[in-house]
Amino acid sequence: MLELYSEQTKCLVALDSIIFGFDGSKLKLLLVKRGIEESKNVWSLMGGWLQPNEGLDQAANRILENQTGLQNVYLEQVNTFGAPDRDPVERTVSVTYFALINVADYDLFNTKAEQAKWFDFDDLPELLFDHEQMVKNAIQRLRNKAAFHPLGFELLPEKFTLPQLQVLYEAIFDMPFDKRNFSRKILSSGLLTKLDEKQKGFSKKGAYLYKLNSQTSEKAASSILYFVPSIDSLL
Amino acid sequence: MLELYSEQTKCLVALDSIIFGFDGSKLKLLLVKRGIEESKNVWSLMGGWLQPNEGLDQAANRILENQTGLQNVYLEQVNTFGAPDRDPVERTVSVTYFALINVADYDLFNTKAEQAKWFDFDDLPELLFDHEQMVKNAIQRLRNKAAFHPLGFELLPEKFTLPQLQVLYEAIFDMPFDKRNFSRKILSSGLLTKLDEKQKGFSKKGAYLYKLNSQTSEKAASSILYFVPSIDSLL
DNA sequence: TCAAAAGTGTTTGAATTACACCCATGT
DNA sequence: ACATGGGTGTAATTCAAACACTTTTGA
Repeated sequence: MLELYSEQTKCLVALDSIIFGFDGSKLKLLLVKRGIEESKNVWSLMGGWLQPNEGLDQAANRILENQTGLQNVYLEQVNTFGAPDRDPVERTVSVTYFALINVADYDLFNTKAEQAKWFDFDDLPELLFDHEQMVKNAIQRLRNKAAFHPLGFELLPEKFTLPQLQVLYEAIFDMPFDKRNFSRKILSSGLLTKLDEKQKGFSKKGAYLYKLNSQTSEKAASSILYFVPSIDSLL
Repeated sequence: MLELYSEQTKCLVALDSIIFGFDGSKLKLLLVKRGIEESKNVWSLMGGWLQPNEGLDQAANRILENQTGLQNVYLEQVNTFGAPDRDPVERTVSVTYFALINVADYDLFNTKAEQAKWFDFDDLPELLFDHEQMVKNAIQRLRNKAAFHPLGFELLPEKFTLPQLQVLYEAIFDMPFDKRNFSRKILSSGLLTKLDEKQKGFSKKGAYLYKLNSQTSEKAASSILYFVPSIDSLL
């Protein structure tokens, strides 16, 4: 009955990250072309292998930092794929993470990834292996999380305007919101501080800038927002 | 940059299931003692190793069926643990699943597990490795899922009464509900059919039996309930 | 007849939605 | 002066929460 450790087969363990970004108007996904895929017209998620002395979260962070140079990125485990033939080269179990980064923070020319590109989330190319399913699971998780936690701020600069935030939420949930109701709901959470400063250059009037109340973004992600656009969007 | 497959270290991949049950009044958790732990006063989740030609869901199902004899159990992947030293014997990555079974369906004397026991969910013994954290994640997932999907029915017999269902939901969310509001909300979902039959033996008056509308339990789990007891309980 | 659980409606407050006009400013 | 986007309030509705009495029947 007891299956001994020594007799068990072992697998490669990969980590793949679904990296969401926001460019001010649309939700984006960062994809790369790696060694094998370079020639083909197939893109893949940013990923790498689990190393002997690191945990999963740690590995996902390392891979992201190695390939983008970014530290302290919001990363959350989504789920794990392990169909026997998902990777034709060798049996691989892949743990996925979703990441949120501010597109402006990440200079693509700095990347150490072979080839990296931001794609519009609603216009993605063909993806490697089961990466499309990984993306589907991740967007669903992002929506669920964003409905109850102030996650979206990870995708914006430190100071942002309410219209920017609204556009972001509209991109995440792929639905329009009423700006009066939106601002009331967001402001009533008490999470934001209005600054004495207006955004310049975009609109003539200029919109007030806000910042997250003095809490690290990590804490923010575990505090409560409760912005539920509609139950259906959470599936 | 490209890390070749052949150079990568491999890990054992385990599957561990957090098996919830319901005995009519309390939420239960099924735990086992396996080889190594038998002597010690430590219990563990039901688990096993991933085999070469099976996927993760498939493996979790196989292990559950092997050890309990139950088929078609509701199983859902929760998340994956991989701290380097989580298993002192050998590096192991463990994918967790939560399972819902009707306690009455599972005869403990039939078990092929070395030693298996239902524990009250709110009075668990010391658990192996990181299994306590696995359980915490699973109960949170169960609550989230049960708030939006008619999951709880998996834990009840085919025919059940509203009071039974309410006790179950109270056990899952660990909070009391008002029976008038509860029955209105549940019935307004349209998921239940009232039968012309009353439960006998428990109460003097007898409560009407209900069943899930003709849909397999799998389909039921993906339909929508929207029973949100309170946002806080979803964290 | 009494005890124990089942069943059932109404009222109140809170939250969500829908909706339209004026403001500030750069050109 | 005008066009563009920013900002704000109210009324109507829906939903959730609180709350108590009557019914049935086995003992």
